[in-house]
Amino acid sequence: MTIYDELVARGLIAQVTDEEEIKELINNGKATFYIGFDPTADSLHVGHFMALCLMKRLQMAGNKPIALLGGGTGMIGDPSGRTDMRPMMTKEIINHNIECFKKQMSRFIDFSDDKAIMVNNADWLLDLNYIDMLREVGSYFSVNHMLAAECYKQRMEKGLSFFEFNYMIMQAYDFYKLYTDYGCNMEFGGDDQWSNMLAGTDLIRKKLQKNAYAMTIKLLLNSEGKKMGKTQSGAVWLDPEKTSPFDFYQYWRNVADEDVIKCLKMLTFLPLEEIEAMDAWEGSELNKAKDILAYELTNLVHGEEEAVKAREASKELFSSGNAANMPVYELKDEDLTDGSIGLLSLMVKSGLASSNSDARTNVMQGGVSLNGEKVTDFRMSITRDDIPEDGLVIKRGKKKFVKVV
RNA sequence: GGAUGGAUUCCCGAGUGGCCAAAGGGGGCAGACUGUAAAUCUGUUAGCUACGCUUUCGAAGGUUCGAAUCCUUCUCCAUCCA
Repeated sequence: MTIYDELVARGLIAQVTDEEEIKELINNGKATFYIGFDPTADSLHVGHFMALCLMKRLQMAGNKPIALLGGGTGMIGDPSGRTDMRPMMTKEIINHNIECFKKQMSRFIDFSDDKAIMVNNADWLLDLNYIDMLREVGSYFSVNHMLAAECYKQRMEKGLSFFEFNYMIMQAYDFYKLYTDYGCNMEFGGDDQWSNMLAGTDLIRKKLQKNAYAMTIKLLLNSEGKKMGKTQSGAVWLDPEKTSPFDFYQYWRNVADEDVIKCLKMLTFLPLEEIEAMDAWEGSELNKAKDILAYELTNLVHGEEEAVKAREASKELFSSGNAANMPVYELKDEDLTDGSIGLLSLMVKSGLASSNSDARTNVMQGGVSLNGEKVTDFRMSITRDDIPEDGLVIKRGKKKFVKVV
């Protein structure tokens, strides 16, 4: 199976500019392609992970990836598909985020021996001269045409600043620059980037009379049409400090039935035949597929050791309700008043509840237990003597646990 | 720059002087059921040292015994006109 066919079979490809040409390029390892990453946070998330996987797949097929860090475009912020403006970030934050991105990326992509390169568009965007830019690049853009772009649709209703409107031009210029300086002939990105990417191929055609190509990856949506990798408390991060391997594992362990196969196809490197076989599983059997998904992804992101730990912790917790590898909160002396601490404040301190009221509600509704015993009195307090040698497991609801030592 | 409309809790959205910590929906959380799924049903959803108290209806002042609601100034947003 060619790499292109595999991408199709995995349901990764959303739109392409010229299917035949792109097949020819990537199947034969002739593509030098780039994917842009704007440093909007201090860690990559699941959306980026998909892009990195795609990079890896293509790199394995002999193509050369360029990871473009948006040190320049991050100064503006992509308005595509958004309802309001992104908060403007300071240069310091952007640079910090870029450093974080770099570290995480090198874990997935092999940057040795020029097999892949990493560039930062701040290097060319920040020094641009406004008038020169308008003359050399701006003249090729039609405002009418830009406004018709799908990605601005939502913003046409809520308002779009000139500042953000320029994002598309910046991204197009990136592609042009990479084409001339690095021989980059293809751009990949999320499907929401389509308009911006076309702006790039158009610019290259108009300025150089050369063809460049673009392809978008399907966004990872769940069966309800929402972006995956988001929880109530925010994104699912790849940084273990921000989303623990255990939580990461649990996120995937809990995906909806309808989404398991899709996630396996799009995110893992398991052979397609294996995934097809799982497609036949039904009912509670699907739980096995979820376990595989969770394990595979945790392994890819955090390594085998962490993946095993997360899997073990989950199994123990959901079967026996006690585990070695669960999140641990260490009780400190300053937490104690006269040798004891209220259960409610302990729950808050250990991150199980957002406030005392929240914790109290949970206790009153019968959702809290200590080492397997349901708590009925929210006024109870805990002393060091109440904590056994191997720790005290506080459980809130079915899926949240902390061990206090 | 001018005219008009608007800003309410996590989100949408009611509320035009006390009965308002603020209807309804969504989302979240918890309980039942289950497969750590979905659907459904129930409860809950500002905070606290909790039959009470404190903070909250864009911001700051003011009127009033009493303000999300009335007045003044300011900020931001949308639409139309330039």
